[in-house]
Amino acid sequence: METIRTTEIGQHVGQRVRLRGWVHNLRLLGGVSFVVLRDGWGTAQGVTQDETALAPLTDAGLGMETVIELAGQVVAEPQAPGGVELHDLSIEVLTPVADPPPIPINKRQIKASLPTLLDHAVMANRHPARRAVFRLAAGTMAGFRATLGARGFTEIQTPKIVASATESGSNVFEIDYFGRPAYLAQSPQFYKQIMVGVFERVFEVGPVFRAEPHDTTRHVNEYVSLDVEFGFIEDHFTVMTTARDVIAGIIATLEDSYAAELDLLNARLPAVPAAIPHIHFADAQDLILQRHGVDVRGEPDLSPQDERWLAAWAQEEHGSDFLFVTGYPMSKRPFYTHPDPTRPGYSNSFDLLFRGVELITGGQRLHLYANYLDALARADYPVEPFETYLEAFRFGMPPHGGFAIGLERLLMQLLELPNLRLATLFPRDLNRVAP
RNA sequence: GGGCCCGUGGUGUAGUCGGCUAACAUACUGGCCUGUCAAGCCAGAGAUCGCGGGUUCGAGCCCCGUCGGGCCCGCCA
Repeated sequence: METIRTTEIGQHVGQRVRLRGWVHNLRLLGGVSFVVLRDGWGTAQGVTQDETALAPLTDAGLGMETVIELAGQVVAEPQAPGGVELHDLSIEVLTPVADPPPIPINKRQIKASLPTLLDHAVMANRHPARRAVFRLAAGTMAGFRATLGARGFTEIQTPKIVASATESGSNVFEIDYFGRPAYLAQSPQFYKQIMVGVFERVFEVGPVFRAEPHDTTRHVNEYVSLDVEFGFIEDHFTVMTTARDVIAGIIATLEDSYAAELDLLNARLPAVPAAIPHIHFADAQDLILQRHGVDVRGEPDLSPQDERWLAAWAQEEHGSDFLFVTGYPMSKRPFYTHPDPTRPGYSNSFDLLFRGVELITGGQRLHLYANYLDALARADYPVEPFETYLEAFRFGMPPHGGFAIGLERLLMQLLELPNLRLATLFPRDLNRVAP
């Protein structure tokens, strides 16, 4: 007898097969009984009019989430969900479960507050709708890798334990590294730039750690960063073109291979324009004054409200869920940011807004050693902690740039979730380090 | 770090100008039920209303404190 997945059952009509999984639901109607089995991919239904077939469950007082092997004859039956079901059942209990789960996971929707859901994420993540979110996370990473791989990018893994709190200093987690201080990497930025000197084009999928005490629906303290960096660019617009293609590649991957999950979650996939509209930071501020009468000119950054306004404008003016904002002021960007050679004070950097939330930050980096020395001096940083980083520039780096996508941000916006934590398997935030 | 708000059975809620034996849904237990698919119907068990103190004849409800949590802003992906 062949052991199959629930999602394959339609291909086995007429055969006797075995499924393995969890008791997702049990409906005893008197003369007829249904057992819904959930495996790692989906659910399938077994039917019996012989109550002794369910005896291994019912006699032992077992309930939901009991792990079983369910064998039966695959029958096409219009009344069955999906049109196919198992008859002539035999059940073997692999792992008995008698206690009810802390939150029901066999209802269409989970009825639990966010804290309860996160407290029981171990169980909540078994729910088909929750699980679909994380299957889409896998699809996003797969699409990211496929798109970049096809363009000659090499995947790298850079260290997450680093020696110096380099980029901005305050927002890193310090750890005890055999008696010396070390830090959890807040970004693979320096290493991915260094690796441009090795592979020319690199990308990384990995965790980053931010010790910021922010407490919002769109921040956590550990998240997955989809990082890209590559050489021989013209300027940040070259980087933006690649960023656009990567987003389009991810969306296409989801559309092609994750239809069931998208459907289950009622996802509204965005159209990715051939060229995503872009607006300069200074023009964006003018636009906000013009459209909303709020003068944010002189502010060094856009507020969340500003970003929502700009997103609304991009939607009206260009019919786009995406908008690049370019040329952020140098003062708000890290020291390695390449300045705009034609516009002092502004940078060759960009953010990508997706449905009103920052999804990507990127830009052109400095590539000349001398410029790095100047930039560090201007930022009042000592050179010593940066010496390994600077070695790359002393010995020749091409004009280069890159960007980073927040994986959970992408999912949150894609699925229109009200909280980033709902796109995170086991979120780490200001007051949660478990489960 | 600043501001606003919320803690009631396992879970989600109602009850909050003080007067209940704390209500409803779901989950759970038992019974009925031959096509369920958020199964249905009947019955049952399950909460000293986050914790501590105070006001009062009387506190889930008012006051103070404390703990836990949520949202917005700052900051960022």
